[in-house]
Amino acid sequence: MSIDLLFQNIEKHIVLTDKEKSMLSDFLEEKTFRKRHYFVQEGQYANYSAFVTKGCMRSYYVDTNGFEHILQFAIEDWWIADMMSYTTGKEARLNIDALENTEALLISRENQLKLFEVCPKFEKYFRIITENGIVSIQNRLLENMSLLAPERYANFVKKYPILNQRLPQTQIAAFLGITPEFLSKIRNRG
Amino acid sequence: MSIDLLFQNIEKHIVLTDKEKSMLSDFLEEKTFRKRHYFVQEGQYANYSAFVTKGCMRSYYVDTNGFEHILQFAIEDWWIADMMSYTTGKEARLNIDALENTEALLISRENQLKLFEVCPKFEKYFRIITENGIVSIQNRLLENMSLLAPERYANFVKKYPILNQRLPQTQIAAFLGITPEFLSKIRNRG
DNA sequence: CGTCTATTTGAATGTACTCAAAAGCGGTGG
DNA sequence: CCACCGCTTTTGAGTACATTCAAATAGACG
Repeated sequence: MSIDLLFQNIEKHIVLTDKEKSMLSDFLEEKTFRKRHYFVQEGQYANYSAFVTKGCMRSYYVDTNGFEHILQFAIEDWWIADMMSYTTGKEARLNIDALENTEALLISRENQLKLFEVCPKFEKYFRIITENGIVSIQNRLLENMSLLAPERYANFVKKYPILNQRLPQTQIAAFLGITPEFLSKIRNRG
Repeated sequence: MSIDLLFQNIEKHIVLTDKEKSMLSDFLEEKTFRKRHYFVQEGQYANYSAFVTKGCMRSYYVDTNGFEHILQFAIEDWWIADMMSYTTGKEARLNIDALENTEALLISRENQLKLFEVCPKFEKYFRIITENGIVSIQNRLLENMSLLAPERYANFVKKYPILNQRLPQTQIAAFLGITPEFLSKIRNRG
C-alpha cells in the first residue's frame, strides 16, 4: 500500500498507533496525475497538499517574461504544495504539475487542521517537517547568493544524484536559476 | 513589560490564558545585546531562539571569500535563530549579531519542546509562524531568481520601508545579494 | 522514417562585480 | 567650535559571469 510510505515518513518523527493511522487515512485522498497535468494552477485556491508516492512533481513560478523558476521538485516520499495558498487561503501564485506520471496522497487544509485538533501528534509532525523545510530553503537561498553557477550545479548533483539523472536539463536549469544553454556549457566544460 | 509584545504576537494566532502566559514566561530569559555583539557564532551549538523586543539583529552567512550574506533582519516583534542548529542540535553555520543595541527574549530549544508537551497550543503557534516563515523565504528565493537588482531593491523598500531607513546600505546590499557599490548606483538613478 | 522537442555550440550583449580613488558623515578629543 | 580619524557612500573604468539569439545536432516517440 502506498500509504505505508507516508506512515514510514511520519514515524521518522513521531510514533503512530493503528487508530491514528486509520484516522489519518480517512482524511487522505489518493490521486494520480499524468505527465504534464496540473495539481495546482496559478490563480486557484490551492487548499490541498500532496505527498508523492510515485513519480515526480514540481512547483514553479512563471515570471512576467514567461520564464519558469522552479521552487521544488517532489519525488517519492516528498510533500509538495503552494504553501502560501494552502496556509492563507489566498490565490496561488505557483503552478504545480507532474514531470512524470505520478501518484500522490492529498490532504485538504481543512482536514489537516481537523487532524491537528483530534490528534496534536500530527501537528508536531507537520511542525517538524516545516522546520526542516525552512532549513533547507534557507540553505538554498544562501547557496544562490554565495556560489557561482558551476558550484551550485556541483552541489545539486551531490545532494540529489537521482534528480540529476532523472530530470531533463531544462528543469534542472530552472531550479538552479540559470538558462538551459548555460547549464549545457557547465556540464560539457567546467 | 516587553513580554507583552510577545503575548500580542502569539495572540494573533492562538488565545492564551493567564496561566499559559505565566508558564511561557517561566521558560524565557531576557537578554540585552549591545551593538555589534553576537547572539550566535558560527561553530556554536545555537540552541536558543530570540524574540526581539527592541533594536535590531541580523543572521548572516560568511562565504569562503569572506563575504557576508544576510538571511534575515529581526527588528521588534520578530523571531530570529539559526534554525538548522536550533532544530537539529548541530553546529551553527550562521552568525547572528546586533545591528543596534537590542533587547530580546530567549527560549532554549529544550524549553520550547517542554512547552509543546505541557501545552500543545504553543506548538500550534510555532507551527503557524514556521509556515509563514517558509512562505516568506520562498517568495524571496523566487524574487532573487526572477527579478533584476533594481526591482529587488524597489520591492525591499516597499515591503520594509522602516528597514530601508534604519539600516546602513552595506547591510541592505548584503541582504539583497549585491555589492554596496552597486546598490549605491541603483539608489542614485539606476 | 519523419516530426517534435531537447541539447549543444558560438558570437554578441547585459548585468553586476572588482578595484581604486574621492567625497561625505559622525563621533571624539583638543 | 573645529580638526581629525574611521567608516560609509559615491563614482568610474575595466572585467567576469551569465544571458540572448541563432543555428546546428542529437534524442525521443509515434
